[in-house]
Amino acid sequence: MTKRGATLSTSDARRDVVVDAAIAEFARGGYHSTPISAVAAKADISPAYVFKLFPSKVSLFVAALDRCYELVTHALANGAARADGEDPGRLLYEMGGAYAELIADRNLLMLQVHAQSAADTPEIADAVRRGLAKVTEFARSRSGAGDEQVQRFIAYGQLCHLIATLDLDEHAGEWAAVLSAGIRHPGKN
Amino acid sequence: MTKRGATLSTSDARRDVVVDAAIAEFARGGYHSTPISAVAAKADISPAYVFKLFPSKVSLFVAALDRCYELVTHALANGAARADGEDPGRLLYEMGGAYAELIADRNLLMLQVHAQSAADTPEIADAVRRGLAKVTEFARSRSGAGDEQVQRFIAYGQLCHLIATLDLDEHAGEWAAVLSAGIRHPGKN
DNA sequence: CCATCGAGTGATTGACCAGTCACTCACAAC
DNA sequence: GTTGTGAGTGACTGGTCAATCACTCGATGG
Repeated sequence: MTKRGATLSTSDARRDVVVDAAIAEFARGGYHSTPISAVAAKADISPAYVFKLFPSKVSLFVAALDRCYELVTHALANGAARADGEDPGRLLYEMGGAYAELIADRNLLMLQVHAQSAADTPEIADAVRRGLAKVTEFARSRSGAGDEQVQRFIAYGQLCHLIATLDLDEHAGEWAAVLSAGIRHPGKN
Repeated sequence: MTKRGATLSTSDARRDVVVDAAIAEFARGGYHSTPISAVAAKADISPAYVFKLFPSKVSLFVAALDRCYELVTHALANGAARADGEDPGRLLYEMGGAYAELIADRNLLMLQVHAQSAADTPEIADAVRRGLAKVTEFARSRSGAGDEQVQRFIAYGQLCHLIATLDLDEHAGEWAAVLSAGIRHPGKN
């Protein structure tokens, strides 16, 4: 579809579509093993045009990451709204729940995992730090929790990533139950 | 060195050298962006011979991972020995310290991060699960700690990986201090 | 009706890389 | 000394991929 000269569109609208496609594709294969052509196919666009919308592969990846952290922050805000005015622990708990719901489809989660692994590319490391700063600072200021509670919040988020990456709630035995206990895990898909 | 027909060696000894080189190189670039030729160069060997020692790239990566988790388990055992007979919390604390020392050179840490990101390759996912099971079960049985304590132990290990990957103890500001607080971070290098 | 401009593509280039194969060379044992 | 074996390599192949460039097509405005 969208063969020879179909649906004209503005390049800004296209850029959004491409970013969505990039999130999905990069989440599947990671930065290095996802070709631009895969993203282009998902966005129903030629590979060449992706390079007209974004100057390079890495800048597209960064755009996807930025969007990812933006969505995460929004989710945290929504979660916090569910326990507005209550104590910090309760607020963080709701934020965690909202995060778990958001990453239920695993795309945003896997993108973060892959980004961490690709952090030897400076632009990517910067983007991850920027996003993590945003999330951490929001969690702290919005919940009013102390440093230790916030640290714990992020640490269990990382554990959650590990569990999901390895499908620990399916494949596994005793030890996996220990790690997954009480974590609101994203149901498959 | 080891140019034309020098130091003959047994293939088993060579395999060990190659695994060490693989740990270092895969830790730098990750699975997908590290060519076999880089590992071969580090081991002073031709790329072709690497494929005689290991049937494929992925099997070499798995061998490196297996060795990594073996070293981690050993470190935990040594740490536990330093607080032999004391309470579980204390034992876990010492094990954490020993782990922090082990990964001070970052190679073993980054290898785990990259492995998690490459877990869509089944052989790699299996190896990571195997290693994590070993570590988790050892930590639990050796320390005698409860499930929650063990879970927390692993979660903070993951946080430690994140901090080290992003160099959070250097680049950063307020929020980074929150995340790094109290973590025995690997000094650069 | 013509000119312009932006959306979008096909074809290509240059580099890199996993894996293969036929080969050489050192050493041992007879 | 010659023959067999295992260590180790050079050269190649088939494939992939980021990035570039010259191009086409459709809409819009005068």
